[in-house]
Amino acid sequence: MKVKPTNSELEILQILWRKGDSTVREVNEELSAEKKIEVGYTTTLKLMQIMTEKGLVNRDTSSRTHIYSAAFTHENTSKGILDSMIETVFNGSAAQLVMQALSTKKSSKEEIEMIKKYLDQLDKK
Amino acid sequence: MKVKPTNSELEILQILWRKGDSTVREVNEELSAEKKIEVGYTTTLKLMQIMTEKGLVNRDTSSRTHIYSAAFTHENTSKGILDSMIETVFNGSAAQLVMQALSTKKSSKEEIEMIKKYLDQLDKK
DNA sequence: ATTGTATTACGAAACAATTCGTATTACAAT
DNA sequence: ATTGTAATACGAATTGTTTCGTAATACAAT
Repeated sequence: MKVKPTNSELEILQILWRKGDSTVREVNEELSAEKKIEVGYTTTLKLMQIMTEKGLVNRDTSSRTHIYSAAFTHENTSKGILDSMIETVFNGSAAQLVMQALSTKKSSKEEIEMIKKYLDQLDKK
Repeated sequence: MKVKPTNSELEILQILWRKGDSTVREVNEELSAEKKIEVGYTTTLKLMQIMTEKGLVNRDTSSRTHIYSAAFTHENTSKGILDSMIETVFNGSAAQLVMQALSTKKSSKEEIEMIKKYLDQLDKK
């Protein structure tokens, strides 16, 4: 089962992950707030309906106002995206991607320490 | 100047990076070999023409058979893609992406050491 | 029951990405 | 010069994504 949301779909998933299960209206308002431009309600609705078809979200239709939830965890989804990126862009080398990522964005000392700890842990296995 | 190749475009760029400047035929053959299904010559040609318009590749038209070259380095391009991914998927935290990437793909001891060294270096600044 | 409001459903338009068939052109071999 | 071959150019069909207008529906308030 491959999970490969489009960009717009990802934006909606982000909201569901952060805010938890939500109605279309809630998602739409959050989306508009983030983008700082009003998004049509039916636009968001349609997207979420499509996502339902694709199995990216689940919905509870028991009451009039449907409640949507992400079908996959953030971890799960980002893993999938990362995987394909490592494959297609970095020729299968996660290390390559990691170093590139580190050079790209300045990370704080704390973050770097965290990563080191993580590596030590990884080493022991 | 933002560089954001589509998936198919990225496949072609990979080939140009790996093989160096190439003709459409060369790229097309490599592409077909990689995908293990024959890709139409004109399909590849069209893509590369579009990429020329977009400025993703440069072409030398001085001889009959045009020679194409990547307009941006691998590093440059992957940086752009990574950046947007960190932003949209990992909420701006490179560290988050890094750890996820490391958990996703098993990296060799050598790779882990390499990353550690890199981090140490980074620390000193 | 009627009306108003908020919701979902449907469909289509606009746009971008992908693929490929056909036409045109350039060159080489004769 | 004519012909064959391999290249580029062009345009169109197909598919996927994004957006939104309109219709249908459900519920609440009266």
